[in-house]
Amino acid sequence: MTPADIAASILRILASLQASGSLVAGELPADVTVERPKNRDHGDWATNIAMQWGVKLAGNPREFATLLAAELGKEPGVEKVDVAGPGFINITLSAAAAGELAKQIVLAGNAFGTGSDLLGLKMNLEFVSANPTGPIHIGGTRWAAVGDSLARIFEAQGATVTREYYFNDHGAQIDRFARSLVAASRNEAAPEDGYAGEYINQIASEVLVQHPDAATLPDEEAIETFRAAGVDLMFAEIRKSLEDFGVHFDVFFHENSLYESGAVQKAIERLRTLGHIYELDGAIWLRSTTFGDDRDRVVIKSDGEAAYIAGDLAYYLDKRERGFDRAIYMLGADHHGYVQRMMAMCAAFGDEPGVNLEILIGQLVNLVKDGEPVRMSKRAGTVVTMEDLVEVVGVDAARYALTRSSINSMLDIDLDQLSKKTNDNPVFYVQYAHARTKQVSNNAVSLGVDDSEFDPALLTHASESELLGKLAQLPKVMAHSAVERAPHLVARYLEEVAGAYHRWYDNCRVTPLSEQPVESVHRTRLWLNNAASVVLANGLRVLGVSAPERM
RNA sequence: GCGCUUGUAGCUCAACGGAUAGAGCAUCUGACUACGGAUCAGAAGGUUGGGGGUUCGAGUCCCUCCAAGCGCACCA
Repeated sequence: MTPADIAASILRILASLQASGSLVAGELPADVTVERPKNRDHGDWATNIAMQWGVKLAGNPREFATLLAAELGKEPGVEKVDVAGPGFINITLSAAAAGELAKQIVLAGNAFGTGSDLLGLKMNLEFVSANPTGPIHIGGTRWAAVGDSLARIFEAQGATVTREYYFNDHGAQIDRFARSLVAASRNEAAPEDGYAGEYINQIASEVLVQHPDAATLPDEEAIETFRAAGVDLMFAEIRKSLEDFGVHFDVFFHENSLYESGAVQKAIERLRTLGHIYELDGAIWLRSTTFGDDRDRVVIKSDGEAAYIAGDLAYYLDKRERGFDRAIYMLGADHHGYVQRMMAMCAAFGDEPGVNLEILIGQLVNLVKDGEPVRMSKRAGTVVTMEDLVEVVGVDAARYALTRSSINSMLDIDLDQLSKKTNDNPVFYVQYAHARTKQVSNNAVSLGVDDSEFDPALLTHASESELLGKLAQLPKVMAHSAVERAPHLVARYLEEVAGAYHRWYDNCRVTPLSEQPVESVHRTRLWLNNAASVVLANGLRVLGVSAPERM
């Protein structure tokens, strides 16, 4: 019996109580929260439904709880129901009913933990989108890890997710990048506002391999040559880093294409038709204040050049026209000023802000050295790239470390500490638990413990109850993390599962001690062991972290 | 000045408005002639930045003050 089963039973009982006149007529709850109490004295599962609905349906919470508890106690598999405090309903299951879950999990396999909350929804998730003027640094790496994990979580709820990278290959930053390459190829100092660093020299020399005469071309031609070839090379490097990191983008969208295709003009015309465009001082403006922005925005500057937002307009429209119900942008905190104007833009197109367009703002990553914050600077050579991080700790540890914290909080990364003491990364605790489930399973099979028998009433140890309780929560955790756009909830949950598993392992043997016979309890525990294996593997999968069989 | 985010154990961080605020690391004490000790058991560690409010109940919601990060362009 799962918490979802209990919730369903409660809803059925409430309808029945109301039909028989025991409860006041009227609206009934559509959903019931059933959660694991922190304190095990409060039973296996608890609900606060009486505090939320008791006054309305029965005059007071205790009265309501008592009525409900009496009926709930008659449900098969329910051993005991208590009413506590202001109206908590505490439910204790029989060992057999609680243990049944182990078999359900094993039979569900990879599907355990998935849901259908987002079934049929077409989502576009844009993340990273770092400019191709340098390698992806540690900040962008955080979005790569979190964004990809989020996509996996949405997919587990039935959504169709397109992972998209907005490739900014238009505008002044690219010009600076090109001029920096030209300078490097001529052994000149980098331009004042340009980029420097070993990677610039490398790219420049690679361009020279392709175009041996590029450095000696006239400036205009040289810049154009280095721009085209340099961006391609940088882009290829970024793409490779991401793939090595386990993040696969379905679409790399080139900003430049919006200008070449006329999409920008089209978007502006659409807004003009809708009456949200005006001209002033020779520039073309979007009247975004109509939709809550704190000022109107220039779309086409008075010199005729497009402002940055012009691309955003066209890009958003393009996403919607490609059939996405939701366009989600993940941006760093240094871009949070965009939110208001982007939402205004969304509304100007007649869409619903927060629904069709959603913007997730994540706080930045701080680089820390010897306890002191270090500002990442390309000139100072203190930039830590995705590749640096992976080289030091590996993909699994890197992704886990970047994903296990809420994106709302700043993250400190100390490379020296990570490289010295990798054990303090909880990913190993979780992975070890998974490896242990596999070793236990292998040992069991080789020693004659098979899964031919399953008697859940034998799963009576306190650590078994605790483990089963944790395992039962995967579906809810996954669904909740999708709603909250918070992959870190899955990571934290896995740490709890791993702890529960290790404690169980310490108390309950799957294989009997030598010379002892194999009994029903061992075969049944093998199911529980394998259920833990499934939960850990399914959770690690959505985090993009491997579930090793041995470490 | 205005806005977004944050403030929880020595450190890094958790906690659908729920019951005694939890993990890991670090510290201390224990446990293998046991399916892998990358483990487990225990101890210690807190006025959830301060102050008000909302309610059966607040780390969580509202107001205010303090502190930190990041933003407030016809830059991208």
